[in-house]
Amino acid sequence: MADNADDAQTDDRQPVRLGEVVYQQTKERLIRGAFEPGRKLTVRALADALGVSSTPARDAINRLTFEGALVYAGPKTVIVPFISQQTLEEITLMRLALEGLAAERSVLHVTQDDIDKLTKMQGQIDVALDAKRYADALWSNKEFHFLIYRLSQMPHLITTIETLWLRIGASFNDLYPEFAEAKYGVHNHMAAIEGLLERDGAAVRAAIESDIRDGYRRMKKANRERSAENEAIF
Amino acid sequence: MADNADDAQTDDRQPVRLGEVVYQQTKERLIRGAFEPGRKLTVRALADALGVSSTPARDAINRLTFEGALVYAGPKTVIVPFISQQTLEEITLMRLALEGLAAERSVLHVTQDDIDKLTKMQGQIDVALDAKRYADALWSNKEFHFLIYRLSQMPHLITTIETLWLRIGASFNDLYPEFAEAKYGVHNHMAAIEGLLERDGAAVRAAIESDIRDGYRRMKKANRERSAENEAIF
DNA sequence: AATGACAGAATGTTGCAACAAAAAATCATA
DNA sequence: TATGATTTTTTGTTGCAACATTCTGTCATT
Repeated sequence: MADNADDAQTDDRQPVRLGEVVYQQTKERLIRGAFEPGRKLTVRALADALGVSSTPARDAINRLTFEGALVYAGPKTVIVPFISQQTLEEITLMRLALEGLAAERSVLHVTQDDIDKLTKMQGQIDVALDAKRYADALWSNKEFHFLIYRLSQMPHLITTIETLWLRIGASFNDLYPEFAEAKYGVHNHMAAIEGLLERDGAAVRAAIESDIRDGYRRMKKANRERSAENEAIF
Repeated sequence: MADNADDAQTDDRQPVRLGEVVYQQTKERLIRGAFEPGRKLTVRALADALGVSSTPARDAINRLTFEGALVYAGPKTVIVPFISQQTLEEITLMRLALEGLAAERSVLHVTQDDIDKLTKMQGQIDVALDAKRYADALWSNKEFHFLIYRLSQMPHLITTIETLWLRIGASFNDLYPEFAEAKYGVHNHMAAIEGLLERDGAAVRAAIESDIRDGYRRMKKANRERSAENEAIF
């Protein structure tokens, strides 16, 4: 992704490229869990659905495949990936390294205004959880994390983290009722905010790492149960 | 990138896609420093150069742009990026986190055969350095690093690291005479091999981190001198 | 010499048809 | 019913032309 906004050489003006629109929309639906794992995507279907020709649709699918958000199940078949236990563990280790780095660096540029925004965002998470609007809670949870990561002012890091979320996003959302219950993550988020208040990078990193580990345990558990179901069927 | 080779759901058979060929060839030339920073790449020129139509050439340029190996300098202009001091620092921090992780995990699957290969590879680096074949030395250096990283058996991690190398690769090679001198990295590499022998993940990580930091210092220095030259001219 | 306007050339994107290959559906056979 | 072969449909890729936009070189003006 062209994310060198810090370099004078880059120029992010975009006239509106159709392929970009298709990509963004499909990516959004993927993150929100609109496509279940195993779902097959074809360029003509995507093109018809969004009223464009095959070229932009093909561009979008190709890009999502490069990024690992979609996966080849055959020479002419791309599907939303199932996340294996091994892949989940790998992505989690990468998240710990990268999101930990972003968290630690976030204290270098944080302002009171940012902390207010985070506090407000956490309030939205709480409200969504109480109302059992789990999809909203998950979305706000993502916003909360990336609000912190963006404070690091490291654009390459942030886009890399985004692709990691994208790779597990579909499976994550596919199982979200299991995650959002029991005020998942609230304690870690409060600890992160406190760390930011005190400009304590190590504390923010620890809070984010703890949050990632908690999520990993829940997802691992849900994934196992899901696998067990499938084994029972087949 | 489709790198879930561990998952049964994926299928990496490729009939031979022209766009993939153009991508691989251009990527290789980029890493080897065939295109200096600032060099402009166009769809038609690339298509003509490789004797294909515009579609595969466009696919390749788009993909390299998504990955950050090329960069938009205007709505219709993609160039090989100049690496700013800020970007170099950011990529280095990411490399420390990710390559450190791969290095630490490499001890989990390393065999004596792997260590023999690494020792041999280091011999090739030494020979190339003595003969002042700096481009070869740099290439073998890359092979050495990724031999270790692949031992981690974490495909997502490896492709992400490759993307980072690709982002700074062109600038790195543009300056390589400054790097290869003085047996750069030899000591760190020997330390890494020793760590692998003893299955000491922390030691391998430390050696790799040290290697990355050394390279960072040299590149930072060269980059500054290069910038000073440019300032003197303009 | 520096700057701005302008015209011609070049560029990326999009849509689309053709093609070979793969996937899905159908049918035959056991 | 299950299995394998065969036909039919669907699919991704490629090449290419058209179009609007952007870039580049030139020239006039100061």
